[in-house]
Amino acid sequence: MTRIGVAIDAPQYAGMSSLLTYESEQPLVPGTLARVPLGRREVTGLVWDADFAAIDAAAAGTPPMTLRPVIEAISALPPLPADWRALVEFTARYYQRSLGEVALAVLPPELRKLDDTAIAKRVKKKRDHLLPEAVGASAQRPELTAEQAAAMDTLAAWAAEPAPPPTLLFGVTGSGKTEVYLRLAEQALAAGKQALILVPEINLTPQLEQRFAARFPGRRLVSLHSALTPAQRLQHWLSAHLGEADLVLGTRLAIFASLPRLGLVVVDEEHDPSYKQQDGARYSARDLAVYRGHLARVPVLLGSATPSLETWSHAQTGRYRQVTLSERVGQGALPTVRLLDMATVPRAAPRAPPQALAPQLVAAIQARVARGEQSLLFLNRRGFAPVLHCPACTWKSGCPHCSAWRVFHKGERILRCHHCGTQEPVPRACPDCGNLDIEPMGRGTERLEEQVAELLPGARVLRIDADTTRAKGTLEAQLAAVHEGVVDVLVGTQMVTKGHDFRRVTLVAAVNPDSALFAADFRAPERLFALLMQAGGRAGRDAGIAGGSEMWVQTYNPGHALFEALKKHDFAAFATTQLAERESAGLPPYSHLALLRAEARTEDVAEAFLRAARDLARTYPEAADVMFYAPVPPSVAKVAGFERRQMLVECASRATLQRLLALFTPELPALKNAHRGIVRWAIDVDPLGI
DNA sequence: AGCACGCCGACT
DNA sequence: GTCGGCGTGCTC
Repeated sequence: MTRIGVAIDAPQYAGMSSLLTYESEQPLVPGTLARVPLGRREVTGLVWDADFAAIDAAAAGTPPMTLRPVIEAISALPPLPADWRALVEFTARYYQRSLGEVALAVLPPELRKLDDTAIAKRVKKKRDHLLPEAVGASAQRPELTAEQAAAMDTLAAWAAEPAPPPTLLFGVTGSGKTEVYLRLAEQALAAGKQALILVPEINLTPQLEQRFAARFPGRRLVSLHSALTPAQRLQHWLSAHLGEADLVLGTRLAIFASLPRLGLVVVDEEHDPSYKQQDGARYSARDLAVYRGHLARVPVLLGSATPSLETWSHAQTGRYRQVTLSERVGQGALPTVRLLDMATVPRAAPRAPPQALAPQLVAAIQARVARGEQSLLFLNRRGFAPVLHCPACTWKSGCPHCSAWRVFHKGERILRCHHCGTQEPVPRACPDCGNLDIEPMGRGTERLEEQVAELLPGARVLRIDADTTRAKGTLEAQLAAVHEGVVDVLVGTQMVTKGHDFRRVTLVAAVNPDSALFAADFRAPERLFALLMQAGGRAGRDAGIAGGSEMWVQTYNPGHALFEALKKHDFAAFATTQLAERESAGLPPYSHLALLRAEARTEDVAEAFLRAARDLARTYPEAADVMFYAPVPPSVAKVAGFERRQMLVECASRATLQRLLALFTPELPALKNAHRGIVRWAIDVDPLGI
């Protein structure tokens, strides 16, 4: 009998360390999956390197525990390798979660449900049915531009270094970043390595998958994202883990793919907020990609036209390297940016709400419809109107469970809360005063679509947002309609601004981007700039019609510095001013943040818990260099009947902040018990929004 | 997280 | 009289 340390998916609580000890007939190699008893249940855990000398020392004096035996080891699955375990260990430590929770959460869910014989079956199936090796015409490789060729020479030389630092590929939209990814992957594959390509959204995997599949006919390519069926996800994961897949393409969870021959990591659109997991272990897949590259001594390429300020400043200070692509491929041109001062646009009546689209913009779209070119209108708000109100009294369509408005969805005739999901039919009359004329306030994509159709009679208008694409396959069908040219005007949320290569779009308009200019969140300008640059990048991709392509911005703040930089397509200038502001305000990347969140039936309980956590943290000397802000409500304070509060923790030194978090977070489960009424709490390290 | 135990409201 | 509501506690 020998002792085995096993990582289990159970949240840490006072008195239970993250590794549990079991006994086993055979010694088991770290990285082996094992079925073990836990309470009255049987669960899957992962054998981990345990320091029994330290465990025994810590347990000295306490009566010895009788250990329960391992039920079975999953011998059919090769153990998870040491560098994978190192990545998981780092993630758990850095983001303050238990090892077992991270380790098991990032494995395909199917693995947990199956026993040794069932997994043996899946592994055998995987080995017997290798993905078909497409034998096809040798792949077509487009000629590189001089700029791309120079970038490739540089990147290839760097990739050959024994421990290359991460590289920012700073390239304007349409400059051919994907071609660079393809060439680097080609080199990695030629050297017998696997390449891992991360994209921000599931929507973008099919088109990229197609492009990679076409380029690498004889190679095995798998995707990894949460839209796969459980069985597919297991098969794809196995394909990577067994070293069979040459290319793994996926969303943030793919950063945890087990890759025995990893040779390259690419993070496309590295600035995208989707790389940050927003529940459970709140990891940043982009940051973990950098760490993984460091562990595996493998090149990491971060691609973006609008890098995150963190990445940009690392490139500026030389911590990361940088390669720049400043020209669009094939004579495509960046659109001319036109700022439309909405204060000068006449209204129907002096106090009437502003028009959806300024007359000049309508005329510009009309001209394009006449020429057979397409226009894309971007509005980041779903539904018909964000709120209904009664002009006779003060009633507004608030959510009874959340501090948010219920959104009016006209087509479905419902009011829906986008935070808790509750919905009800639109009332016929004001619930408070009985007035029959309740009115929508503000505008979402559904209303914009309707108004555009009225303003442009005869134009073929299509709306693409999360509501029109809920059913599987509709997004693909809608995008195909755009590509076929049976659409004149495309109305959509940010969903349509990412990645899609619309050849016939020559006008992009941001209908109402102002709200982000003055948001409380210090990252709002950075996000808006990226979104507008990305949206603008949809225009002028076809050389033949690119000359007259335009990006219109409807704003009440035409003099804002953000728009000035946008006009010149000058990310560097924007980043410089933003970084100066961050530095003087002591915000990232000049400081490091963690956010402690709490949720309770009442705000008093949530705030008391956060203050108690702060007092607890301050008992450690590390807290001397750490700033604790007062607990505040997030932008939506009440969700589904629970009050949320959050406390920002800030420190100039990442290491000090990490040390302090490691000291006091283990005490929070006990603190929660002492504060009756806390339903949930979480620590968000490097939060995106505050 | 699960899963049990435990102590108070509306049903066959 | 029970079925079951979810508060509380435990898991090597």
